Amino acid sequence: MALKSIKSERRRLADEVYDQLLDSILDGDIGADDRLVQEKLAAELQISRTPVREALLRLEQEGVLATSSRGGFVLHRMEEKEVRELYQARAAVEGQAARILAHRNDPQELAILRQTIETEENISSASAKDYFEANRAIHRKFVELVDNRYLLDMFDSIWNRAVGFLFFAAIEKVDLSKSLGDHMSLVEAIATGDKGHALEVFTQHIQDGFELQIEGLGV
Amino acid sequence: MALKSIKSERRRLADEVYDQLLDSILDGDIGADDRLVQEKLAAELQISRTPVREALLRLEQEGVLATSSRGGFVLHRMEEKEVRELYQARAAVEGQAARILAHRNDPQELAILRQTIETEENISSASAKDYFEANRAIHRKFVELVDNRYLLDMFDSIWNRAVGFLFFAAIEKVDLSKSLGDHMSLVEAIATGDKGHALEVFTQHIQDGFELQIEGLGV
DNA sequence: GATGTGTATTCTGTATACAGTATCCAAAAA
DNA sequence: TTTTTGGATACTGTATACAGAATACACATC
Repeated sequence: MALKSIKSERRRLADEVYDQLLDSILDGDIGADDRLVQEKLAAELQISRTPVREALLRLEQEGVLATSSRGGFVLHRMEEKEVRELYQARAAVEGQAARILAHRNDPQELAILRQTIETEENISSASAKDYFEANRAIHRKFVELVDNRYLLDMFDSIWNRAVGFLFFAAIEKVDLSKSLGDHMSLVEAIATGDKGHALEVFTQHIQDGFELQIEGLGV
Repeated sequence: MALKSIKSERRRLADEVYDQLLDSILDGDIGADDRLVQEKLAAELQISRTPVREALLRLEQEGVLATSSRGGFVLHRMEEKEVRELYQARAAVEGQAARILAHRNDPQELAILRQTIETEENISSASAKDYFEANRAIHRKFVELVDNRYLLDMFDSIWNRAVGFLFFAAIEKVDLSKSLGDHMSLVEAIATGDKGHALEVFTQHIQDGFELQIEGLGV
């Protein structure tokens, strides 16, 4: 007899709220103009304010939301300087991941990466959101393979901050396919086994993304 | 007339609790065997359970505490694998900081760094805690100078996880002064202006720390 | 003694209640 | 009109109350 533990499935309401909010942000149901108020949300979800509050505070701490001067929470808007900082942080995490993977240079891992890229880049109707998710899935796979919970946490934290405005993905003005297809070259950089080289290629890829981003924002 | 806004000073009880807990952990007042229970803590602090709960959950999310199977929270213990992951994460953040500083190669910044190191390394009675704090202050200064809130957040998050067991600092078995004095060479690496070199030196410094750590743990 | 079962206790998660503060609005004063 | 001022409103932070789940322990059974 082997029953699976159900403990892992027992979640708190706050977790549920947290996920729903993040999804709603990604879907655009919560936009830049919306103000999230604890009482209102609680009423809408038909639960008490306590778990709602917990979820909101968590999202604030993670930099997804910010407190509005008029009370409640709003999407955290970034100035160009902050976007640059975010990209630098991305480079730190993903660059280190690249170094580690290059050092290992494991053929099996390389195969997984190539497989992932092929699957994810094969999206038919590339809405900005679809593109964002595909791009995230590809980049996340590199970090997943490293098998380092801290790097992965940092990765998720960074990308979640981008969810509100679909940073790291393209915007209307930018050709969506422009930065697609580049991902295979990331794998090849790792396959050289040269840590320094892999890092530089990743950094450059992210830097390119940053410039596209700024261009797209029209800043 | 110019009155300073007092808004920034108005903090929530949860923040106070959070800081107190972190301090107590650093001071060793909360040890590996202590179980933190919401009700008990609230009674001790003479406040309600709500802000206590908030602080505890935050510390859990940040990886400082973990839930005990018997209820309540305990210090999050790490296996060797996890310590290694933490050091890799450190290298990611501090290595990227080094790259950026090297790229700038700003004499004024270098002066600040040298100054900081001289001040902090001049500790008379080096208890493990003092050493930890001096070491943290030095390494933090590098990241502060980059002026990137994300990198700095990541730095703090990583080092806070180490607070419970004074990782990144030495332990009894290890000669405390062994890794002191190395810090000037970090500055010199940055002063070369070579990004790749600076990164490698930082990575190596952190790697050395990891090995000292493992040695100290007797693993 | 080993093993199983019922019960008390502990602790959490969620709901609700209350009080203080900031914002907003409308009327009064300049 | 513009400015000031009083008060209603909106929202938060904290306290308290309640119910359910897990653990621990004592007792019963083999």
